Amino acid sequence: MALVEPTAREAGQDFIRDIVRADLASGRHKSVVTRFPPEPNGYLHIGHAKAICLSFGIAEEFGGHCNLRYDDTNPTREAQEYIDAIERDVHWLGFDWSSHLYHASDYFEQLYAWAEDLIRAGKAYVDDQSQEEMRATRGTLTEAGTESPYRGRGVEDNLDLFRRMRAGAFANGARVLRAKIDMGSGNINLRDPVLYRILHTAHPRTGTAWCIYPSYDFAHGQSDAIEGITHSLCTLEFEDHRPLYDWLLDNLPVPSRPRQYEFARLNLTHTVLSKRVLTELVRGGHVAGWDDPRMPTLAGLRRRGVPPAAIRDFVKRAGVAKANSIVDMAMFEFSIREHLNKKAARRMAVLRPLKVVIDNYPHGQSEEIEALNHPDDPAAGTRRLRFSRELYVERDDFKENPPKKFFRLSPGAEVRLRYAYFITCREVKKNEAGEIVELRCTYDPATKGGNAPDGRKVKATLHWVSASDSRTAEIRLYNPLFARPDPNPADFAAELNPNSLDVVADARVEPALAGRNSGAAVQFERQGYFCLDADSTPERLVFNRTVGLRDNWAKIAGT
RNA sequence: UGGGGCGUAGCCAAGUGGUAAGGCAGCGGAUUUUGAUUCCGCCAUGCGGAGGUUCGAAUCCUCCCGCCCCAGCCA
Repeated sequence: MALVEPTAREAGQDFIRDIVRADLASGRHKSVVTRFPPEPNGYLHIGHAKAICLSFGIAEEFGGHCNLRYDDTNPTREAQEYIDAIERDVHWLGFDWSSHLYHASDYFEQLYAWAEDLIRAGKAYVDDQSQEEMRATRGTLTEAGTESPYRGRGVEDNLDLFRRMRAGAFANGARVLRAKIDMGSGNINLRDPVLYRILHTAHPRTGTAWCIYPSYDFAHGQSDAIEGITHSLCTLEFEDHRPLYDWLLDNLPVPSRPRQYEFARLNLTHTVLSKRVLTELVRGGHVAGWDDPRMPTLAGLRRRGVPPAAIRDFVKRAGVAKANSIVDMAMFEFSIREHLNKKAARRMAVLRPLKVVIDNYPHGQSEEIEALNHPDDPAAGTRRLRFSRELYVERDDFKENPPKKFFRLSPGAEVRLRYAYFITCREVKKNEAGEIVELRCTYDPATKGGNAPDGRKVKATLHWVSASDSRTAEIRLYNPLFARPDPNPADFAAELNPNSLDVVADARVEPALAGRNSGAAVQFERQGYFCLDADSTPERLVFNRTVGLRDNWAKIAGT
């Protein structure tokens, strides 16, 4: 049997890791340096998680490091709120940049010096055309552009003008610095791209020191080079920018030579991963905020109760490739359940209570019942439940006229109450409106703990809660933000699922659920995984459903 | 007859000339004091299509079809 190198086995298998491996093997690089470069103009979402896991993951696997770098080249869009959120979310996801926190704005002075170098080399010029004129002369997808009348400007003029741009002599939009490449290129990014624009706007970090700011293209590759990035990983839409990325690095005296590689963004069914749309969902009040548990943001997923390890696992399962794809939400839910199943303590909670009275259980009596905290993990211990004459069970667990294959409670049927006794439904009580308000049942004292000495079996085990010894709680059930698997982002408002939030105000939960720490996940048996919401108080418990359990009965019943 | 990418099962995705991995979903079955979990089995004569090269093609060649990205002084 062939030996497999452990690190090689742990490292994912994808074309980018293949490249990294080959670069290390050939000696092109001795170590690996990557970077995650968000622009602080919004919250991170699960799409970013893919990029984070990729860049930080590769650095980890190959013994290098990954920088967190803010791509803060456009002060009109960025804010401190987003910077704080990004750092919190990357850490929460499980990654650490240690001392490698950088900003493109740290390099403004160097970038400016390189721009002057380009001018001196005759490879950049100041263009006086208006934005409209530039657009009109850029050409189209099928036609070449035409050269600017200022393209032939001399080096001294360009230098003088560029310095005056920096000094604040001109208004926004009056002039730009452009690279002199090829107005006839099939790649529009090479048609004399803008390198610097005038923006009389204060920057969160550099304040008013600058009134000209480098474009993404002029900042990104050089920032990579300054930081010694070896593999600069980004999404597919930047493929067209790579020739410009390379052109700048080839024409500037940069200290290292990074390479850019592109992969497909993550898309998920039933949601939208577009910063623009997510921002509008928040600003338009369609959700409660960036951390609304229905949001695909990391902040939303955290509040929802999704473990970061589940996100990492999901991203790994989805893979890294160049084909555009939309991953089924079911795959994400599988990862969430897999992680929660192992760790979550089991509890009982009745979402929609139906009162049950045990007629042959003495008035005023009650007893303690021991219940497992985790059936597959004895180390999780036990807890005590109080069993008494009046209980609550789930409304859905009773049917007066049970359909075929329904083996929960119905008139005359016997079921087990988890960890307690077998009970049999004897009578159904209704109100004037004909609604079922109470079940009268009998219990078999010989079945204490849930087993019948005579060996008789029961086809269902129900969760329950004592009427007197339970607490009411609010439980928030979440459904996909978008009902259709592939919502159109251009018309997202019309695509919103009106039933994405279902608030159950009067659930009853076992007392052990009070006073637990909010971070821990619990499984409400037979229902799903839940966590305490940030809105919860000792007086008013509020739970979020992270994800439901798989439900074969729903399939059989066709609901 | 602009440039750059991508097409392998319902959804992801390996595979790089030697006879289609794996996961999710689905479907059977076993176990089960959660209709959960766990376990077992099934699920592409087929790789966008048509030709060609070869003993042999998802992999190489030719032509065709489809989808995505690019015309910000956004990133």
